[in-house]
Amino acid sequence: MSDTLEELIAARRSNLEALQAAGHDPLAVNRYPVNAHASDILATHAAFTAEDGLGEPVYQVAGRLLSLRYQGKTLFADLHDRTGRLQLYLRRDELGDEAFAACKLLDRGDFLGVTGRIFRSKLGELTLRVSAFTLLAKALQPLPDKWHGLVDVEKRYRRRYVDLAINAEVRDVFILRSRIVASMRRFLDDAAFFEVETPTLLQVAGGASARPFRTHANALDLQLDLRIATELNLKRCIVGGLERVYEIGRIFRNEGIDTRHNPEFTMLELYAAYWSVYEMMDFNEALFAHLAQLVHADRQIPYGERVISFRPPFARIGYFEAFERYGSVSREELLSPEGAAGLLARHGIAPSPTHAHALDKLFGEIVEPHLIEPTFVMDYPLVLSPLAKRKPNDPDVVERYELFAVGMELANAFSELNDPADQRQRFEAQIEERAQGDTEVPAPDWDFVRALEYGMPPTAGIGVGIDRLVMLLTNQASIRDVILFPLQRPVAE
RNA sequence: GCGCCUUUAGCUCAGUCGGUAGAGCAUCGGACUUUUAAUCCGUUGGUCCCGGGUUCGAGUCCCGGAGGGCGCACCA
Repeated sequence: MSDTLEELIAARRSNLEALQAAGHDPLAVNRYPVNAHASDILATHAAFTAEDGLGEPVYQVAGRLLSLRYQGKTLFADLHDRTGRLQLYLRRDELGDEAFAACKLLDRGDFLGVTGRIFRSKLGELTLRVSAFTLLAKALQPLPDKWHGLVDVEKRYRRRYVDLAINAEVRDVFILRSRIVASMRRFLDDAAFFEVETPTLLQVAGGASARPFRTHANALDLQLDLRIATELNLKRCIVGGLERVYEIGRIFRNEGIDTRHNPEFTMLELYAAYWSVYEMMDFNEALFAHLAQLVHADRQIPYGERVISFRPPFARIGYFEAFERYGSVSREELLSPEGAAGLLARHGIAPSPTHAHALDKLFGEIVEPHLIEPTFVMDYPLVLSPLAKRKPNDPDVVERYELFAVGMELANAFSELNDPADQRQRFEAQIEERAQGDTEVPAPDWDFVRALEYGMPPTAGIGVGIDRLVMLLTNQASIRDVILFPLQRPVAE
């Protein structure tokens, strides 16, 4: 911390003390009777002209001062609340000498409550003519450059409060995220789904392959994992007869961090009894179209250099059909481990340890780059889908799809395996894999097998990475730009 | 984990060939009763990310380390 910053803070602190001495002590203020917000005021008076003089009613607005333009015996300022910006105009002859002297002790960043009426300034801007003001909080720390704002990405993440306070686009992204998730909940509730909450702390983190975070419960002297999926508990709810359930919850995976991965992220998981994956696909399409409409009425979503159309119907293509179309690769080649390995070599990709891994690599290389518009890729190979049901007439293929857009996987859904014997065998196979040293394979959850033995109806399930969906809908390149407080390494102060 | 880039005033950024630190904004003082990146005059402000090395001399060159960004690998 440099001397100069301390000087800046000291100057603001001395302004605060002078304001307190003049009867403007923000610490003595417990409430402010806000009766309007900036954008609403501007909208209400859009047709207001200079000839209209001073408008009605008397407004009381509160927010943060982000610009102060003193001009002798007057002051223009910008007050920002959660809806936007409102210009203020303060005059000495109106406020009186004492109050006007006090407002000269205001600093950029201070929170202010103001009383006043609207007028149109000489330059045509709707402006609040302030008759009284109340200091609600003092900003002791100086705010970043008013023109360039806070640009340093590291500081934006570490001090997100500053980022939010002065970068309107950033605040808009998080407001939009909130509206998207709220709209998603309404959509699901309207479709007769129950929102449920399942444990975050588990003895066995299952339902996916990922390294969990470990923690400990003192009261039970018990080692616990943070969940890596909500899948198994949600299916227990289906066994219990809730029929349609979802959870929008935080998931924790102790893995890498990059522009598309954060150690904690939010996932929607949703299960519907009596649906197959094909009903789920229609529902998925309707949900995403609905959310896109919230962002852009025409469902045309700009992302980077492109514009993505979320108008239904979305493109649908078979898994093998996609390989055939984009790489002239045959189903037979893909389904044989040797054929897949040969394809890897032809594309200059390092050999894969397993057939499934090879197929994943090949898909990323050959097909994914072509999936720009929202596209359902259907009918996955069984080897890629250990928890999905087979197609009745095609034992190598399962009832599963993934939804892609701009090369990102947005959703993964399948008809759920509900055969307890099959589930038990797959857990036993996982025990083998663990014994061979694959630490990402979860320990078996035998109670889940018991739950299936009580009977689970045919059910479709889907997982949607909320952060990535929000990235796409809000046109953000990094997952950290849709997570308020992304994990950062500590830095010495 | 690997590679590339990056770190200079509160903020945004310059800094040439290695010669001892600069601008704009902000701060502080002054002028200004319709400004809006207000303007004008003046003023203050530095652990050049950290630690070594080379050199008469390092923000600059070399080595090591830290934070951050991007890409690859892994994953959703």
